[in-house]
Amino acid sequence: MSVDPPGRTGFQPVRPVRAYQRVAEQIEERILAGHLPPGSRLPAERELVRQFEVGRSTIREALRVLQSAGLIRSRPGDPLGAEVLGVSPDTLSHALGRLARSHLSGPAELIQFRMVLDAESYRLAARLHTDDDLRRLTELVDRMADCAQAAGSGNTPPDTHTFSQADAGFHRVVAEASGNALLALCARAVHDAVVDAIESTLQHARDEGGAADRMHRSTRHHRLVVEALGSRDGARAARLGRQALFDSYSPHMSPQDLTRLRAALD
Amino acid sequence: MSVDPPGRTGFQPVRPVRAYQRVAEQIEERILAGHLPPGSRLPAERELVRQFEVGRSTIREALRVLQSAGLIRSRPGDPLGAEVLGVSPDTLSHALGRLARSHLSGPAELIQFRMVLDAESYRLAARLHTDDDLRRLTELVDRMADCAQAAGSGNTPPDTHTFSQADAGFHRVVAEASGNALLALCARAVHDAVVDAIESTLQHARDEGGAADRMHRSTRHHRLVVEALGSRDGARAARLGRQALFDSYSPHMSPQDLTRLRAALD
DNA sequence: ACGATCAACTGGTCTGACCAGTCGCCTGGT
DNA sequence: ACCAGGCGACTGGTCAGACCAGTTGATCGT
Repeated sequence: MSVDPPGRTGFQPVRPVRAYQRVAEQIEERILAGHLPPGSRLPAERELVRQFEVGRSTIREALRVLQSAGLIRSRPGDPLGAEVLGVSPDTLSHALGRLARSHLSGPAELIQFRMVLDAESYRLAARLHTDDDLRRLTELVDRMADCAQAAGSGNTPPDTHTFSQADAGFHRVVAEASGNALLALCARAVHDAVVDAIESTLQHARDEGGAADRMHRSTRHHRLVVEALGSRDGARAARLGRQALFDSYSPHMSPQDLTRLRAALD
Repeated sequence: MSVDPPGRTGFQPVRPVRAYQRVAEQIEERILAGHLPPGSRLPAERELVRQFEVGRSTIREALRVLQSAGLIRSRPGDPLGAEVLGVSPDTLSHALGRLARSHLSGPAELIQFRMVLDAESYRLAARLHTDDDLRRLTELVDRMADCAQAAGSGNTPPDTHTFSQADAGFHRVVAEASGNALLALCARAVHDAVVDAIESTLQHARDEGGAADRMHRSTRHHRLVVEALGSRDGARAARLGRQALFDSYSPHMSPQDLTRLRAALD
């Protein structure tokens, strides 16, 4: 047993806890603990009013908090009540997006962060992937190549949808192969934040003509990554990931940001 | 001009935008754009009701959303209205914490993620730090050494408070030196999540006697990191960061987790 | 000059109401 | 027998008005 020295009693300032907070906490706890799995439904608001014994405004404010955290979604008229969504990386993206917009950081940090996360995902995947992972990745790159080929021929509009779906699938498989879901989720969140924050601000010179070109370059990059993964060369895979991001964003960066970005290159 | 192919008209499903959403968006925009700087005040709720021409519940739900995003804080009875906090990293921590609690296969992922983030912070700091950064880091390590020394002598209770404060300061300076606040914030958030998730679960064998020992080891580690930073050896600094985490947690890991942790070692 | 008091606020909560959707059932026509 | 249409009985979204407890600053009595 240790005795508190005088003046350091360890007492915590007690702050009032609002009713809506405790409601939100109880529900969030249920969701995070795995009761109330994704897809399940919350009781109707008026039913929650009875169960929690609070007013409807309190219930509604609690639900607003949960909704803004991305844990639930509600739709007017739905007789089943609000839908539980589980935890998604969207909130993380939003938080990152706000941070990137604020003075606390900037778009270059976001890119740099992506370089780190992507590279490390690749590195882990290179060491831990299975043959099946590699087969699926090859398949996805082939599909991307087909897409890019068709887009390059010019007689059909570029099917960006299929392409980006294959691209997303590629990164999903890499994530699985890396064995670290958290890393992958963060990478995705940062990716989304980058797309939101940068692509909208920067004058994106992606005319229809450039689409096929971007597809080709992206396909080539992914092909190289698969090769590096196949030879279990983690360092090379990581370098590829970093370099690709650097190449695609460096034209838009200020000289100062460029220096900092370069520091993350290898 | 390109013509939409039949069946792919590019129309977006239009979903109704709630009143509270538009209120929240308007206020968030003002905050993020720099009007309404941190420390400034929002009008009182009843005043916002007049300005936005909506009911008070709508205003309150909007404020709840902003509050749960950490952008504002309100206190009952405050005649100045809600306080603008600006963008804070707390939301990021919460989002990461939720992610960690739900999509996690085990504590190993969390540790692995920390290994990556810490290592990359060190690597960047090694390349970008200034002489002043290095001086401050040396100072902090000296303070840690003093603490560890005093705790080792045994005639006073170990001053864990001062020690952990110096430790936190160390990581803050590294974060500044790395030039990437985002990386540091995530590392911090994951650190907190680790403390929450692991230390409570694992039987933490940190009796009073072990405190001095842990302090000594931690001091030695930080000293080595400072050396690596000083010689601008990014790779070595990164390796040190990874290894330290691996060493401190590997005794508690299952053989399978160990394999995966080892994959992130270098 | 100073401390107690009080009135005018604040945000937090509750109640009750209305609206526009949504869904299930039930009925009427075929 | 079947299906379309309509009719309720719900849902969540919004509003209005009230009360409470807490904060604050001016006011008043000493």
